[in-house]
Amino acid sequence: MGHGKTYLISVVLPTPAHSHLPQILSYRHSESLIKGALVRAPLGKRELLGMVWACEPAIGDTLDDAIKPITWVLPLPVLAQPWCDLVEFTAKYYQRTLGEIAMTALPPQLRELDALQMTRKLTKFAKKLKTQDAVGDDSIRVALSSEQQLAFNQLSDGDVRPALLFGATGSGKTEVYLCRLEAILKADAQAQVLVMVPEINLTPQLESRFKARIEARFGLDSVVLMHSGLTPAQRVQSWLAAHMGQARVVLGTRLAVLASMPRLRLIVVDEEHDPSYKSQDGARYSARDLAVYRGNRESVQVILGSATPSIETWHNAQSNDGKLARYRRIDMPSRIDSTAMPEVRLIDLRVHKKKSLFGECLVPEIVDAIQARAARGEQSLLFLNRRGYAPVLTCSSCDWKSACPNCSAYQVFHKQERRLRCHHCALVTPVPRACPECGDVDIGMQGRGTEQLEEVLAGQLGKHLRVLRLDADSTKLKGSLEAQMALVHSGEVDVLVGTQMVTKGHDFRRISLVVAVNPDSALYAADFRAPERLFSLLMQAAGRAGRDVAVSVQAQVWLQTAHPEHALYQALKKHDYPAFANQQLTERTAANMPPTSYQALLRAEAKTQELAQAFLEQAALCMENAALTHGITLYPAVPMPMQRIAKVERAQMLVESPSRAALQQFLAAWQPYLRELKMGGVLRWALDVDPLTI
DNA sequence: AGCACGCCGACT
DNA sequence: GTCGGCGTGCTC
Repeated sequence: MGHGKTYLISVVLPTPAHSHLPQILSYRHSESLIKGALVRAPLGKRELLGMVWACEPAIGDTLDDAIKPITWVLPLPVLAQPWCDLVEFTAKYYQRTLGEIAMTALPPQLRELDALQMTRKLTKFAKKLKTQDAVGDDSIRVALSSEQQLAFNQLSDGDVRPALLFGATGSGKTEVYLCRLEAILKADAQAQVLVMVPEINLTPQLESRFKARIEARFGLDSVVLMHSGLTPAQRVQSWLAAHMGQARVVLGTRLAVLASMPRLRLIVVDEEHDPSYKSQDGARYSARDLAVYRGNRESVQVILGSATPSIETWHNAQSNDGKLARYRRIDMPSRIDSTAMPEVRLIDLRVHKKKSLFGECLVPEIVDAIQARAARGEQSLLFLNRRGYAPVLTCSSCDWKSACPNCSAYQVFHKQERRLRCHHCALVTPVPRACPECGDVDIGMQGRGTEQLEEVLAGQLGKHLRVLRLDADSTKLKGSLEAQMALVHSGEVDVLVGTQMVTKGHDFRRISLVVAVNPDSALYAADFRAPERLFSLLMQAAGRAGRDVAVSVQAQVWLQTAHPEHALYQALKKHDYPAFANQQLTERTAANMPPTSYQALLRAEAKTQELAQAFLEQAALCMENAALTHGITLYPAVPMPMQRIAKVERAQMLVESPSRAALQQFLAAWQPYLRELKMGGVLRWALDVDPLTI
C-alpha cells in the first residue's frame, strides 16, 4: 500500500511518430507498479492505453505538479520482461516508437475498454475456463514415416539453433510439427506453442487438423486463433487466453509473433519463405525474423518449415568456412505417401505460332491432355496470375490505351461486369464504346486474364467439361470460396482456372495436371527476389498435382515458356531447389546483394514525383558524411515500381551496408533529421528495414 | 495523430 | 448574432 507515498511512473504510450513527444512519458501513481503493467493515462484531452516501463518512488514532494496521475491500472497479469524486450527490439530494429509496437501487439479493443467492460470480459473468460473438459487420450497418433521420425528425433536432440525443416510439398512437415509440439506440451503441463502460417483463411484444412489433434489431447479451447480476420471481441478472448497461459497453442498469422505467451516453449513458422510474413503497412516487421529473435531471447526452439526456403534462410543454414551454421537444416526429401514427384514438362512456346495456339494462349497438346484427364475422371488446374478478362484495352487506329487516370497502371477489362477496373485504386468505369481519343469504334484487347481463359475453355470444351474459375473476383462474396472449393473436391469440376490463390494451402487430391499458362512474365523482373518467388510459386502449384496415390502415376506439370533453357526452369524440372538456391546465392554474393548486404528503403509520397524525390535527396544530403564514415551506400532517389497510386506520386531511395549494425546506427541517426525535414507537399515518408521488394 | 483554440465568411 | 471552414500548436 502506498501510505501517502507517490511513485513516478514511466509509461509507454502510442505517441505518434511525427509528434515531437518523447516515447516515454512520466505520470504519478499512489502505488508502486511493475514494468509491463497495462494502464490508462491522460494525454491531452484523450485517455490512452499504455504500458508501465519503469517505476520509482518520488523523493519527498519533489514531483512536479504538472505530472498527471495514471487513471487506472488494468486488472491483468503484467506483460513479462521477455515480451517487453521483444517490443523494444522490434521498435529499435524497424525504426518505430515503442508505443506503436506495443499497441499493435495488443488487441485493438483493449484500448477502448473501461473498468466495467473489462470486468465483464474477465468474468466471461473465467466462466469459459470452468466449462473446460479435462485432457483426452493419445488415441489419434499417426505413424511417422522413417524420414519424419528422423526429423522428429533431430528436433528433439537439444540443439538450440533454429531448425530449417526443408521438406518437399507432401513430405508431411505438418505431422512433424504436431509431434514435436505434442511432446513439448506433454512434458510441461503449462507449456505454450506458437504456430504461424502465412494466411489463415486460405488454410482451413490446417486449422481443423490442429484443432482436432490438440484439443482432443489437451482440452477444448487449448488452441486459439490469432489473425486480423477475427472480430474485435474474439481477438480479445484469444489474446487473454494466450496472455493468461490458458491457450496451449496459438495458431496465427504474422501478428501472432507479438502475442503475449508467458510459457512459450516452441515457435513454428510454416512456409517461412512466404512474403506475407513481412508486414507491408505500419511497422514493417518480418514476423519470421522476429520469431528467430524471440526464440533466441527466450531460449525457445524455432522451426522454420518450407519446401522453398527464402535465400536468406538458406544462407543461414549453410556453414561458412568450417564454422557451424547459424541454423541447422533437416531434410525431408520424399513424399509421405511415396508417390513420385510430378513430372515437369517445359513447353517451348517459340515453336508455336500465336495463331495456332488454342484461344491464342494454350498449345493444342494441353487441350488434349485436359480432355484425356477429364475422361479418366481426373482434374486439371490452369494457373494464370492475372485476374479479369484482358489487362489492357487498346485503340486500333491511335495509341490510346486503357490507362488509369489515377495510377501508373492500366485499367483491366472485366467482361462479366462490363467494366474497366483499376486493380490499384478503386476506380471503376464503363467500357468505352469508342476510343476516347479518336472516336474509332475498333477497340482491341491485349493479354489474357483468368476470366478469358475460363471463357475460351468453357466455350470450346463446355459441352463435355465443367470449368470453374477461382480468383479474388469469383470469391468476393462471403462463403463463395468454400462453396467453390466444395465443388472441386466433390468432383463436380473438370478444369480449374485460377490465380495464385489456388496454389496456397488447399489440397486438390484429384488434380493430375497443373499448367502454368504464362510464368515467364516474372522471369526477367527488375526485382532481384522475383526468381525466388516464381520458383516457390511454381513449386507450390506443382505440389497441387498428384496428391492422390490413385492418379499419381500420370501427375504432370506443364510450363508454357519462351525460355525453356532458363536455369530456373531447369532446376524446377529436376525438383532441385538446392541447385536453384545455391545459384541465386552465388549471384547475390557476387553482386553484394542480400543476404551478403543489408538494406533499407526510404519511401516518400507527394503530390508530384519531383517533390517526393526532392525530399529524398534532401534527406540524403544531410547524411552524406555519416554515410561515408559508416560505410553506407546511398543510392539515387528513383520512382517506385508503381510510381503513382490514387493520384499520389511515390519515390524511394535504397540504403545499403555490408554491416547490419552500421545500417542500424545510420538509420537511428537519420530519424531526427527526417522528422525535421518537413517539405511542403510531401504527404508521407516511411522507412522499410529489410524490404522484400525493391 | 487527435483535439483544441482561433480568427474570418454565409446562414436562421 | 451563431455555425463552421481548416491553419497552427500542444500533449507527461
